[in-house]
Amino acid sequence: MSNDSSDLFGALFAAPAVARTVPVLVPMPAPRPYSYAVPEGMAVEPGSVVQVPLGPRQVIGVVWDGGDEDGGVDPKKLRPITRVFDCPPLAKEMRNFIDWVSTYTLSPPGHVARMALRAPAAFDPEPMVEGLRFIGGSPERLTPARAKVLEIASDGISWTRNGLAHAAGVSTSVVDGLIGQGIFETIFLAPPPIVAKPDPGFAAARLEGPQRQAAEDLVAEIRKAEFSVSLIDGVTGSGKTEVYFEAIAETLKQGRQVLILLPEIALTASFLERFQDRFGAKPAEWHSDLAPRTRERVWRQAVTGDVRVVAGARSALFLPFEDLGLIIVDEEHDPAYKQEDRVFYNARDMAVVRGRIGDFPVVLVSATPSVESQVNGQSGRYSTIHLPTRFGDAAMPDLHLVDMRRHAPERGGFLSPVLLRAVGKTVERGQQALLFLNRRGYAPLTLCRVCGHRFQCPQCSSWLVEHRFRGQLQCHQCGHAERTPEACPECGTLDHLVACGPGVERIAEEVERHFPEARTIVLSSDITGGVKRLRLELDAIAKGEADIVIGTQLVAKGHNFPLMTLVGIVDADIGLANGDPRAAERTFQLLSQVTGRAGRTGLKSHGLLQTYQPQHPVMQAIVSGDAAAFYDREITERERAILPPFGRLASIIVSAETRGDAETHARGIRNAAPQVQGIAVLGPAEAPLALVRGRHRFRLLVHGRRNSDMQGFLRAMLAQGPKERGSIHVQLDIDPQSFL
DNA sequence: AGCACGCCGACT
DNA sequence: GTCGGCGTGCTC
Repeated sequence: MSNDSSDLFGALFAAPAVARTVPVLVPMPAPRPYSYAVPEGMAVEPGSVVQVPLGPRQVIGVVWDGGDEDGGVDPKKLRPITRVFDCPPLAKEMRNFIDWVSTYTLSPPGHVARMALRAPAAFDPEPMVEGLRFIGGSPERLTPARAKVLEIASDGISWTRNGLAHAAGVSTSVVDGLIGQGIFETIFLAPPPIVAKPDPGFAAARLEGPQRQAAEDLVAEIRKAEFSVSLIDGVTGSGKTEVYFEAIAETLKQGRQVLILLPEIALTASFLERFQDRFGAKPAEWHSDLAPRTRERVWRQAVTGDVRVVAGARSALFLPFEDLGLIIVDEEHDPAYKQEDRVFYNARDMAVVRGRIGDFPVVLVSATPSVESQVNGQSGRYSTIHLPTRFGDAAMPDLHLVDMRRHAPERGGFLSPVLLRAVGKTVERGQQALLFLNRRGYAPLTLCRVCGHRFQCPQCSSWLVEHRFRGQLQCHQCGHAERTPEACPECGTLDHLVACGPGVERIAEEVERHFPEARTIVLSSDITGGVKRLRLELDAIAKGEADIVIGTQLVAKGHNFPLMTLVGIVDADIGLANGDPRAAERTFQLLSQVTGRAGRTGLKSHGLLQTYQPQHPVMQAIVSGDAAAFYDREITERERAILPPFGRLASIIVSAETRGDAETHARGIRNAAPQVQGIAVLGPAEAPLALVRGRHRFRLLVHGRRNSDMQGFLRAMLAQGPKERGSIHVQLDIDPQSFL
C-alpha cells in the first residue's frame, strides 16, 4: 500500500476529530441557545458575535455561556459557525443582563439578544477612510486652483479627497490631477468618531442653594462607583437637568461611559444643545429613526468605547457598552418607557437591573415620579433628592380649581365665565393663554337628534370623533375614517346631527366667538405638515405670534413658552373615570406638566382647572402642590385594587407579559374562576404596579404563541382554576369577551 | 422570527 | 385541472 492510499484510508475511516461545540443564541424564539460546531482554527469565546446557518439562511448570533452540556442534540444536526465578526465580544455583564431580562419578561433569550444586536452591519470594524497626505514636490503646471490645494494641504495633515477639494474651493478633479502627479500619498485613516469627546469641565454650572446641595449629594453617590438608585424629584424648572449633568461629569472623570434615557419625544435638538453647552460636544443619539449608517456607527463606537455618552430612547438600554458607568432615566414616569411588543419591558426598571448587574449607579428623574418609584423612595430602596423650588427667577404658577357646578358655561359652551375672564385679561396684557383639552377633533360623539342614532366605528365599536376641519368622522382607536354625512344613516333626517362634548376644534370655535381679535392656534397631532410644521408653530408661539393656544397633550412636554402666563384646563376630569389602574396617577402627571408650562421666565402666572369634582384627591393634590399626600393615598388605593379579592374589578382579561403581572393575574384568575365573574386586568409591562408591596407566590405559564393555545388554556383555567404552581404567561391579542 | 409544507376554495 | 389562502411544524 502506498503512502497515498494510506492517507486516503486515514481520511476516510479514522474517527473524525470531535468538533468543539458552543451554545449560540440565535435571533429566534427558541427557549435556549442552539449548539454549533466550531471549525478547526476558529477562535470564539462567550460573547463573540458570529454568523451561523439557521435552516435555509444565515443569521447573526452570540456565543453564549455554558459549555458542552447541549441537551443531547443529534450530532448530525450540528452545523459549523460560518464566521466570527471582528468585534469585541459582549461583556459578561451584558450577557447576564440579557439572561435576566429574558427570565423576567418570560421572553426567549434570542429575542432579547437581538435587541442588543440591532445594527445590521456594525459587527465588522468600520472601514478605514482613504486619505491623502502631501509628500512634497510641485506639479508640472501650477494653476491657481492647484496652488490653492497645495497651500491648504502643505500643513502636513491628512485630508480626504472630497474634504480637500471642498476646503480649497475647487472640484475634486483638480485634486485628482495632483494625485496623478505623485504629489500626494494615499494613506488610510481611522474613521472619525461620530461625536467629539465630551469634556466634564467644559462649562461647569454655577449651582446655588438647593440645586447645589442636590448636585453635591448626587455626585457623592456617583463617586462611590457602585450600584445605587437615586430619584431626583423636582418640579418643572427646578434645575433637574443641571443637577444630573454633574453626575454625568463625575462619571466621565472616572473614565466610564454614560447612557441618558429619554422618552423618544424628549430627545430633541434643544436637549442635545443643552448637553453641548455644558460638555462642549453633543452626545451620540440612539432612536428608532436613525439613518442605518449612523446607527451602525453609534453601535460600533459604543462597543469599542469611542463614544462616551449616548442619549437615547428605550432601546438604547440594550446597547452593549464597553464600560457603562451610569444610566440617567429622565422623565422616569413616562409611559413611553414601556415596550409592548415582542419583549415586553419597562426600560426604567431594566435600567435599574442593568445598574445592579454592572454595579454602577442609576439616576431616575421626574417632576412627577411614578407611584412605584415614589414607593421605592419612601421605603428607602432608592435615595431621593428633592428639588422643591424653581430655579432662578421662575415662579410656580398660582393654581385654582373652577367648580363647574357653580360656574356653569353658557349654553353650548365649555368655558366657564371665570376662565373666559382670565383669558381676556391675559390677552389684554399682551401675554399668552394656553387652553388644554386632551381631546382631538371637534366632538367625541355625534348623534341624530331625531332617532338617537350614534355614530360608531364599524370595526371596533368606539364612538366616531367628528373632525369638522376635515369634514370627517374618525375612529381614534383603529384609524377608520368616513365623510361626515348630512343625513342620519338610520332615519334619513337631514341636518339633525348634533355634536356632543368638546374637542380642541370646538374649543377654538368658542374662543374665536369670544375673542374675535385674538390670534388663536390649535395644536394637536392632527396638524398638517408633520413634525416640521409643528416645530414652526411652537417657535412662532414662543416668539409671541399667538395670543391663545388650544392644545392636546402635545403641548404638555418639553417646549418652553416664555410669554405663557395662563393655563386653563378645560376638562380636568377627563381620564379619571376610565378604569385604568393608573388613571389618577396619569391625570396628576399630565395636568402637573401642563400647568408647569406657565411662568417659566418669571412672569406672574396662573392656572385654572375646570372640574366637576373639586374634592377629588387628584384635583386637590395638583392645586395644593402636595404631591406626597396624593401619593400616599394612591399607594393605598393600588394595594386595595391589585391585591385580592378581585371581585369588583371588571371582567376583562389583559396580557401578562411581565412577571409581576403574571403573578397578579394568577391570583385574579384563581379567585375569579369558580364564578367566572371576570379576571383582573393590568396592561403589559405594569409589573411594578403589582410589585408595590405585593407578595407573590404563583407563577403560571401558558406556552405558545397561538391564540388557540391561549384560549384553550384560559378555558381550562376558567373551568378548573390553575392546576400547576408553575408560571403564567398569558398573552392575549383577541377579544377577551370571547372566552366568557 | 422566517420559511416550507400541506390542505381546501375560486379561477386563468 | 392549478394558484394561493393560512394553520402547523422546524430550525442546532
